[in-house]
Amino acid sequence: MDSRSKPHRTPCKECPLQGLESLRSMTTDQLSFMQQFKQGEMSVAKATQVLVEMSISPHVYTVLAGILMRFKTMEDGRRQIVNYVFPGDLLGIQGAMQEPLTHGVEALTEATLCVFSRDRMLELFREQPQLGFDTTWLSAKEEAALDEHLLALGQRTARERVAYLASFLFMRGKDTGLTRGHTLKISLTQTQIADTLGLSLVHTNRTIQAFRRSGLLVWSQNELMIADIDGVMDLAKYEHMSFRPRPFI
Amino acid sequence: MDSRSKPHRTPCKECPLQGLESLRSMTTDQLSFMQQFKQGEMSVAKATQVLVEMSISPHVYTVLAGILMRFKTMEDGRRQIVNYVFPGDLLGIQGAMQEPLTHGVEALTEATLCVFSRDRMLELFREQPQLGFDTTWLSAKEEAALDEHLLALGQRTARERVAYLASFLFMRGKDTGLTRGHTLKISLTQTQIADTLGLSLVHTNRTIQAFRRSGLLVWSQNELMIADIDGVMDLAKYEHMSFRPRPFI
DNA sequence: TGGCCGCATTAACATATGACACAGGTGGAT
DNA sequence: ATCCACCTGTGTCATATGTTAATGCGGCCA
Repeated sequence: MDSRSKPHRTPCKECPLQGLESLRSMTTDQLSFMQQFKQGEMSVAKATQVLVEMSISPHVYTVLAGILMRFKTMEDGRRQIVNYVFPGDLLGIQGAMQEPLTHGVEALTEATLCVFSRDRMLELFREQPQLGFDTTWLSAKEEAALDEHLLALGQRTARERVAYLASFLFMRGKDTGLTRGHTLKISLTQTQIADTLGLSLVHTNRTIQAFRRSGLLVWSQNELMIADIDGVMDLAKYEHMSFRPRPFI
Repeated sequence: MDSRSKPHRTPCKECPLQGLESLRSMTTDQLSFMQQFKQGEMSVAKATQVLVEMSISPHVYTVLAGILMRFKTMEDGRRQIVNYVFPGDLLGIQGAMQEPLTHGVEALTEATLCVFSRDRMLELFREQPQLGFDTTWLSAKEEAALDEHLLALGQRTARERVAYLASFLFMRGKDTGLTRGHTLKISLTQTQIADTLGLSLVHTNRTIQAFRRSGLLVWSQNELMIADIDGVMDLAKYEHMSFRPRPFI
C-alpha cells in the first residue's frame, strides 16, 4: 500500500470536518485563511509511523480521517499508548516548539492528514487570534483526556479499565461520526489494548472475554460493539461530560 | 491563616519569575502588556482549594510562588493526583473555554498566584500573538508531562514509580529554584504520593522505607533528599530531557 | 492535662494480576 | 504448498501489590 504524500488536496470549503455536529464550524474568513495556510495533504496506510519519537518534526497535522495512536516507549521495550487521535485532532504541536517529540504516532487505520508548516504556526496566531486560541483549547481538551486516562490507570481495576477504554473510544468515535448503531469500527489488537491500560496481555484477554460472555461488550479484532453504553460507563464509573462543540484548525 | 486575596501586587517588571534560568524572559513590550492584563494577585495558605472540580472558573492563574497539585476524584472517593504545579505554570485554562473544570487544584504550600480574567484571554491572543503562542507551548509541556506520568502508571513497578516521581519533582523543583543542594522542600503525605502513583498507602510506605534504608533517597514529611539524582533516574528508567527555557505568562 | 486526630509504621493475610508455556487459527510472503 | 509471524485463547503457577487492623507518635485544642 502507498503511504506517501498524495497530490490530492481537499479545499477547506469542503473540509469533511465542517459537517460534524461535535465540531465547531469556521467563518468564511477563517476558511480562506486556512486554505492558504494549508501546506498539503497526506494519506497514510494503516500501521504507518506518522511521527517518530525523538525526532523534530517540520510539520503539524490535523486529522481529516482515520484513527491514530500516540505512544511512548522505554529503552527496554515497554510501551505505553497514551492516547488515541480522532478526526479534528491536532498532531505534533510539540514540533512547532522546535523540540524533539516525546512520543510517536502510528496510524491504526488508513488515515488522511492535513499538513501545516511548523515554522508558520506563529503566523496563524498573528493573523487569526481566534484560531490560535482554538489551538490552546484543543490542547486543554487533550490534557483533560490524559487526566482521565491517568485516573483510569491509577485507580481503576482491570474490569473498569477495559470498560472505561471501550466507552472512551466509543464516545470519541460517535462524536466524529465513526459509529454505526452500537458498533465502532476500529481494529486494535489485544496487545495494544493491554499497552493502553497498563495490563498484561493475558489478563486483558481474560477480561475482554468475560465481557464478551456477558454480552455487554463485544470487542473483536475489527470492531467494538457496546450493547448498553450507559451500562458500560456505569461499570467503568466513567462520567463522560459532553461539552460544546470543539474547535479545530 | 488567611487564604483570601490580598491587595499586594507585584509589578510585572519585578516579577520573580523573570530571573529564573529555566524560564524565558519577556520583552519590555510584553511586560507592560502583562502589567495591565494582570487583574490581581492572590495568596493562599497551604491546603487551600484553589480551583474546585466541576465549577466554572472566572479566572486563569499563573503561579508566582509555591507548589500545588491537580487531582481528580471519583464518586466513590478514589482520588488521582494527576500533576503538580510549579512556579511559572498556568492554571485553570479550561476555565477560559467556559467549560466546567475536570479537576481540582489544591495548594501544597503557601502559594501566590497571578490572577487573570477568563474573559480577556482572547484579548491576550489578539494583542500579543507571541504570548498566545506561548500559552499553547505551555499546554504542550503539560501534555508531555502527563504522557510521562501515564508511562509511569502503566508500565513501571512500584519501586520505579517512586523513583520516577521523586526525580520528576526534584527536577521541576530544581528548574524553578526550589532545591538546595540535594534536597527539595516539599511536604507530601504518603497518602498523596500513593494517590499520585496508583499504589496503596501501605505499599507506598514500604517502598519509600526501602529507599530510605538504601540511603539513595530519603523522602520525609517535609522534604525530599536525593543523594544521587542520576542513580535514581536510572533506577526509574526515566530519561529527563532538558529543553530550552519554557515561556510563561 | 487529657483526649482527639492525622500520619507513619508493622504484621499477617488475601488476591488481583503477571509470567510462562503451549495450542490453534489466519494471512501474507516466497 | 510451505513457512512464518502474529494474534487469540488456555492452563498453571508465582508474586507484587492490596487489605485490614493494630500501634505509636506528635500536634492541637478544650
